[in-house]
Amino acid sequence: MTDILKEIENVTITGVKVIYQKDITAEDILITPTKKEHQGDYTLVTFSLAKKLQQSPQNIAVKLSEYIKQNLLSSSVSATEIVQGFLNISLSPSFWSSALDEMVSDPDYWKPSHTPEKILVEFSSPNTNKPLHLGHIRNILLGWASYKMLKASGHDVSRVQIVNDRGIAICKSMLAWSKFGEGQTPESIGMKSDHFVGEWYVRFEKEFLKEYTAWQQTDTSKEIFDNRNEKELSEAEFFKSYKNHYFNTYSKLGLEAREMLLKWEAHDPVTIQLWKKMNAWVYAGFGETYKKLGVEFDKLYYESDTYLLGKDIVEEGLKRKVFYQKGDGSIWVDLTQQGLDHKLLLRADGTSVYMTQDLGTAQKRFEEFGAERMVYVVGDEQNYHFQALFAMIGAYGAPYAKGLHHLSYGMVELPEGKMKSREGTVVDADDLIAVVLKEAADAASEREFNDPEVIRKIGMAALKFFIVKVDHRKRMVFDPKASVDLQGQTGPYIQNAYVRIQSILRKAGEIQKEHTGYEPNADEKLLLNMLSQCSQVIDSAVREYNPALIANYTYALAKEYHRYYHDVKVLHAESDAAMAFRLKLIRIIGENIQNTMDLLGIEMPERM
RNA sequence: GGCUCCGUAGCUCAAUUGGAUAGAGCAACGCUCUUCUAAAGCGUAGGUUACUGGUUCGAACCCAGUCGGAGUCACCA
Repeated sequence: MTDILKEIENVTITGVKVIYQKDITAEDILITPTKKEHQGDYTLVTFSLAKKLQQSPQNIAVKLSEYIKQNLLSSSVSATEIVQGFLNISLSPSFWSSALDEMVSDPDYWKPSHTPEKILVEFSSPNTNKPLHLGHIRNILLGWASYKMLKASGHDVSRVQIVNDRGIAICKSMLAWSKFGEGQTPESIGMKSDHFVGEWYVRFEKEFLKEYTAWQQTDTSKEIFDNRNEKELSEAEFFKSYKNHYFNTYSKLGLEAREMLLKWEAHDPVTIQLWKKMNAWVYAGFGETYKKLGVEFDKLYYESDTYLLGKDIVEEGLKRKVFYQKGDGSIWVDLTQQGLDHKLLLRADGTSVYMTQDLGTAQKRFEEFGAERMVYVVGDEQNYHFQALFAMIGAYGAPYAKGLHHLSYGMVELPEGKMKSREGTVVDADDLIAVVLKEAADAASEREFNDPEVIRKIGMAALKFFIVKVDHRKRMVFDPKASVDLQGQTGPYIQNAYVRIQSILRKAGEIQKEHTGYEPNADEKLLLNMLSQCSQVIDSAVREYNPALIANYTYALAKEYHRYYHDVKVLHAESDAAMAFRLKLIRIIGENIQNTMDLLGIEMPERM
C-alpha cells in the first residue's frame, strides 16, 4: 500500500538523521518493488544516498536495515537482505494478510484520489464524408480511456467531439450523389449509411481522376507541363503534384464542388437540405459504430456552428496588442519568443482559418463547461498546430491556458506500410470489428459455446487490448491477423483469468470461513503486492495520459494469476484457513481485473 | 534544408522515468489436461538496446556526433 511505502520513507529519513545526523527529504530516497529474482517486497536503493552521506552504499544499507527492522511499525518487516547496495525489505506474512483485509474493507483501494477538477476530453472528431477507420479507433480508445481514468481519479469529466461537417469534402460526396445517385438511398441498396456516403466520395474522386486524365492529353496541359519549373520531375510526378492546382483552376467537377460550397455558405435552401440529408446518413452510421465500440459523448460540436467562432477573440487580442495586423489587413500573432513562428489568425478578407476556430471553440467550451483542463486527442501530425494554439492562448492570457493538453498519438500502419485511402488500403472500423467478432465466434464454436454476448465481449477485447497496450506516442503497426489472436498477450487472455476466478467463486458458493492465522505464501504475497500498486499505476497513467500503463499492469496481474491458478488449489486447499484466504484473494483479483479493464473499455464475460 | 519525434530478440511490444543478470507475447522446438475452464502452465533457443564517443558508483534512458525512418514547416483540416 502507499501507506507502507510512506512509512518506509519516513523511517529512512529519521534513520539517516539518527545515524548520520544529516537531513534528507523524500526526494532523496528511491524505493522500488523488488525484482522478482531477489528475496523481498520493496527495495531501498542506497546509491543516491551515498554521495550525500559520504558513505559506501553497502555501509548505509547495513546500518539502515537494522534501523528499519527495529523501527518500522508493528514489526512488519520479516527480513532484510543486502545485495550490492540494494536493501531488499521483506514484509511479514501478517502484514500482507492484513493488507488483503484492508482491500476488502475499502472498495476504492485501487483508485487514486485527487481533488476534483472539471476536465473536458475531446476525441474522435471525424469528417462526415467517409466512415470511421482504424486511426479513429485508436483515437477513440485513447479518448475513452482518458475519460474513464480521469473519472476514476475523482474528476468531473465531460466527453465531447467536434464533427467536421462542412467544407469541400462533404460537398464532393453531395455533388457525386446528386449527379450520379439517381435517388438511391442507404435503405434502397441496403448499405450502412455512412459507408453509403463514403461511396459517393470515392465516386467523386474516380470521376475527377477520369476528367483529370483526359485533360492531361490537351494542349493546355502539355504546355503547362513543358513550362514546369522543376524540370527534373517526370510527367507522372508532375501531374501528381499538380492535381490540387488543377482542381482549383481547370476542373469542371472542382468548379461545381466549389460552387456548392459557396451556395452552402450562402445558406442556399436546396444545398442545405441535401447537406442535412447526407450528414444525417453519416451520423446514423457513426452512431452504430460508436455503439459497437461502447462509447458515447456528452456533447457534440459541429464545425458548421463553430467555424465562425473566435473572431471576437482575435479583435480583442488585436486591441490588447497581443496580436498584430499586417498592411493587407490580415491578423497575425508573433510566437517567435516561444520558439515558434508567426501564425495567421484572420485572412485579409476577414474570413477565419482553423486556428481562429480552435481559439473560439476553446473559449466556448470554457464558458459552457467551466473546464479547468481540456484534453485534445488528436494525431501527432498536428503537434505543431497545438503547440502554436496553446502558446497563443497563453499569450492571450485565457484563464484555462495552463490546463490545455494535446494527447498526441502516432499513426497506425499496416505491415505493408501506411494506410492510404487513395490506394484502398484503409482499414475500415466496421470491417475490422466484423473480422474480430468472426474470429471470436470461430474460436467459440471450437469450444462449443455460442453466446453472442460473450463472443462480442471477447472479440472487442482482442481488438481494444491490441491497440491500447501500445504507448500512444509511438507509431504502431497493426497486423490484422495478430489482432484477432486470442492467445498470449491479449484481451481474451486477461478475460480468461477473470473467468477462471468466477468459475471457482461460483463453485465455492456461500462458503464463509475465517483465515485467521493463515500465512500467505510467496505467490500470494506477490499478487497482493501487485494489487497494492494498482492505484499508483493508475495515477501514473492519469498523470501521463497513458492508458497503456494500465493495460500492462493488468496483463502482468493476469499472467501472475494464471501461474498461481496452475500451482495452487483454492477449493482443495490444505486447510480451511487457506481456502478462506484464497477465496478472498481471488475475488479481489477478479474485481481488480474487471475494474482496471473497464478503464480501457474492455468488458469481462462470466464464462468463456 | 530548419524544427520535432522515433530506432530494443526474426515479428509485435515492455522495461516502475538513471538502478540489480534488458523482460513478455507471436513464430520455432520439447513437456503438462480422468484435476477449481489447456483461450492455460513449464522448459529450450533467440540481444554489442542502429553506430561512435562522452557524463557517473551505475546508461536502452541524459549530452554530442553519425546513419536510418516518420511528421511538420499552407491564407488546408
